[in-house]
Amino acid sequence: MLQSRPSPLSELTRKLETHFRLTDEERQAIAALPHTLRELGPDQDMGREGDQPSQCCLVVEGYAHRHKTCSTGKRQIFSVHLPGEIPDLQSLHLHTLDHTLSTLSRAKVAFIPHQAIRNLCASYPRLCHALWRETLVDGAIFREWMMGIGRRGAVSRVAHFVCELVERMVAIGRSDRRTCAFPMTQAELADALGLSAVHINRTLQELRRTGLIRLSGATLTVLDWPGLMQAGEFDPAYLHQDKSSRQPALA
Amino acid sequence: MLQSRPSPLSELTRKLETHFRLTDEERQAIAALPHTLRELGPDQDMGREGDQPSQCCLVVEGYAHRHKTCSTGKRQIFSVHLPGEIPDLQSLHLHTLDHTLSTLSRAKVAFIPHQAIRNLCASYPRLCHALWRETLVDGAIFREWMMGIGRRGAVSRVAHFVCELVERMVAIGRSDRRTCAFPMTQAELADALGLSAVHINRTLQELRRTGLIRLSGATLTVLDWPGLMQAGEFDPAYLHQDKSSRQPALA
DNA sequence: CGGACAATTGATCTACCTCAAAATTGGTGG
DNA sequence: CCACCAATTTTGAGGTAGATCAATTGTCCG
Repeated sequence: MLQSRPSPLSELTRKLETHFRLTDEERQAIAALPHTLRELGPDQDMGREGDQPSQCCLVVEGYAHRHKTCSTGKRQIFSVHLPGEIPDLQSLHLHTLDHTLSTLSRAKVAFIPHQAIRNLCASYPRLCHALWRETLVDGAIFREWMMGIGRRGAVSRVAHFVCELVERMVAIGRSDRRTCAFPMTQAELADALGLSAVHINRTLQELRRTGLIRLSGATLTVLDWPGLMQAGEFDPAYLHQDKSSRQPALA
Repeated sequence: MLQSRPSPLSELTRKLETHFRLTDEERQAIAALPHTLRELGPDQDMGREGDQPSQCCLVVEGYAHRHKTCSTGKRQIFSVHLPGEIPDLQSLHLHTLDHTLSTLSRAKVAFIPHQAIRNLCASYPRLCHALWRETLVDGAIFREWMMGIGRRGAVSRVAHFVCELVERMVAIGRSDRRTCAFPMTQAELADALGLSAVHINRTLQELRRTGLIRLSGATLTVLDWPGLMQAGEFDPAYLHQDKSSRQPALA
């Protein structure tokens, strides 16, 4: 789509920069991280449950997701990851993967050795804390999903998910809160929200019927942001995007 | 119950020590952390959604939980915390609380200033990583709960919860995997597992009827550990207790 | 232009919810 | 030690959101 970005790692720089301004030295240290860039097709595994990886994956372009299938064959998707995120940063300290990490769509991914990240942390405490922080936001999103799956009805759950996706896309400059790429199928959405694919389909129809969104192919259009936020009981506080970078919602 | 432990902070030492052996210096640094000890009654808030705390809470004795109530009045409990844990460690980097932290039972809690922990991290990188790691295990538990709430039936969900509780109690030396304190009411269990209190009650009866557990008052007895694990599809890998400290299950 | 995958529809079923009342428990003060 | 209160647990009887199964239609891509 776009190849205007100088280095794959600049996605990471940009991400960390949303919380505080990096020094030139820090920026250079990130740019100097050794890495291997790979292009992956849709639904390719980057790490499987039980693996003991020695590197982390930075999503550079496209989307990733983490998930697990239980013995009854049902699958739960735990998270969706956008460019600039490192979905398996936890593997730096938890040596065995307790779930699987895969692409969602086609994606460009940079593999960075654990040791390089450890060195970075040792030399640049602020970067260490910034990475730690990223994993904490991850946790906050888990909690919010738990709330949705456990306590919200289907319409609210889907609306909330859409709000979160849009908000996060806006934060990385890939949405204007009006249109945004929608990287998953209805079956995947079902696995993320703890619903059946059939019910997701009917719920999406409901959201369209009430004029909140449009969804054609892989493109989502938000027709009524305030209405969507309300339907999803969405309060972006849990995303902890508390710096400049973000433009407030029009609502 | 027992006051044999020298300092409230020794609970933290012991917790961190389950992953690697601390040096004397590290142990002393932890013991020297400034803190305020407080005794709290059941269901007391230690931090509320929207707060910007300047200290962390170490659970010394008793139990805590994190939760949030959505606009429809339904409540979701995100986690339960045992002695030695710091439920709001994330507040070190996420400055606004996105949920509420409360006691479950009566509890003894040590409040430790953020700054003291930051200093500790700066001086002792290994401790910094150990704390980071704790927050990552937290995240792993969130994922597992998500899986339960989203994809498992009621019996499996409750059984899984019980397995996790027992396993974590064993890890801190408060259960022999046969008997253990059960710190929550059925209504709280319901809020943790995304079910109604009535359904929790019937599900517990089912677990008793099938001879897996006994539950009288606040004491849980596991009658059939392998059976319980199977009912809950429980695999403790996600708890990442990968050091000596633990005795393997008899099963 | 065909083939595979994704979305949609219809019909039936069930796991779990809600409401409401009764029974039990545990803690407290007399 | 007992009686009492409040909080839990338990029971019963419907009701419903969402699951499941099985086609059918639509869409994208090679």
